[in-house]
Amino acid sequence: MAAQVAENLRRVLLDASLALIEAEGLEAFSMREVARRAGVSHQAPYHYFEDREAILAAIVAEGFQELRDRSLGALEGLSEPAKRFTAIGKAYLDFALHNPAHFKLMFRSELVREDKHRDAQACAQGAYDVLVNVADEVAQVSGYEQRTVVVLAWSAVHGLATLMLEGKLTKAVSSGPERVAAAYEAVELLEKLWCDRG
Amino acid sequence: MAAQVAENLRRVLLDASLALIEAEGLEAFSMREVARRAGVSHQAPYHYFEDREAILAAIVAEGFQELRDRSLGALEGLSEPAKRFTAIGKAYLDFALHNPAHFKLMFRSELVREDKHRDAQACAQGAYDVLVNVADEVAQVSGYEQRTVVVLAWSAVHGLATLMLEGKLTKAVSSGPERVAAAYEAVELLEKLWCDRG
DNA sequence: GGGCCAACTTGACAGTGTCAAGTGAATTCT
DNA sequence: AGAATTCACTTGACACTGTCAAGTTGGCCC
Repeated sequence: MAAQVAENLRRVLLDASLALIEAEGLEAFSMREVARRAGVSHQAPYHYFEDREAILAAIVAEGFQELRDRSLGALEGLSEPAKRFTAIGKAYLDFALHNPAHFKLMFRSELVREDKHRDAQACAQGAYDVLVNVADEVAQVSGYEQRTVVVLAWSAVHGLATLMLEGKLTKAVSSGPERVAAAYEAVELLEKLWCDRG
Repeated sequence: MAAQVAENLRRVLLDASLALIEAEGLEAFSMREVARRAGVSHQAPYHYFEDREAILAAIVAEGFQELRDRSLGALEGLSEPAKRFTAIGKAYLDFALHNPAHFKLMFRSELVREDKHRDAQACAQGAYDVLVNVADEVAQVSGYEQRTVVVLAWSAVHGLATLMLEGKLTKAVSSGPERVAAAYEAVELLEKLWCDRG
């Protein structure tokens, strides 16, 4: 019972943190504000997380887990490498565009140093593995090196996501709700580029 | 004379800021630390910059200016669209890899809101224009839409830069000093992908 | 019933950004 | 020449932050 309550506050803190950064931005995140929102004293979070970085690391870990799950979900039932390639690309962009603050946090390595937070590192690796597998399939059919596909496909999709989230593409890509469609279009072009060579 | 001294402190503050974030990371930046390093009181910087965001905006503006200058410099003497394409790609990666903190700051739109800092916005636009021009040339020879080249080429190079800076590609791309060569290699592959279609 | 431990709370400290109010020298006005 | 103003700062305060240290309270075991 006590353990359940314990787990409860941990969960409440994580949920409050995510809600906070997604609503007010990452800069608005503070230990004390999270505690306030959870209705506990300013030191209560330290019972579950060693410090500020640790709670952020936990959020990052959950983010990569969810990204992995969604990627795997998007792959379900698809067997053709090209289709699978676009599927994870779209899943990646979907996640980024619908959880901007969470996504950004996952790539702020000064805030969460992965060598100090192995769980976050492991979750990131889990999501990475999905990409590597699909890139391998693509490499088979396209003749590109697997490493090349991983690096450049990830770079393109990640770059597109970040630039859109930072508002740097408002001139070239439609903003508003239809930006997801625009992003999808870009991924489909990447599929052509990488999957049917020659 | 007084005006010159005035300009001096402004310059000193900007230089101290840049040195600080490049040496200790963006998180280490604080108004008071900058003042300390410049040898002035903690409020002196407010004489030249309205607030924290304003000094960061000035740094961002200088960053985009330098990026534009380096891009134009890299283009000098090159006339073939494909060569020009790789040249600005390499210039972009060069800048990012050699000025990581500066580069990251330039794409942290929560820290520097461009609608509040038109000078930063204008400098960003200046760098963007260089890309747009080269993308236009590439579009002519490749048959892709100009908008497509802008978006996907920028995304790929920007994504590669950010992922490398965040240490997310250590498994797939060599780290250490030779990572610049690895990044160059990637850009050359992008040239093939975008410039000689079919 | 005493000790123990988990799950907190209360209090303090140095650091931060920034508002408000000086200060002293140079410049301008009369 | 002397007064007023302005410039380029300084000093002091405030609320906020992360985190160390020291309580407090309830339930459990022996």
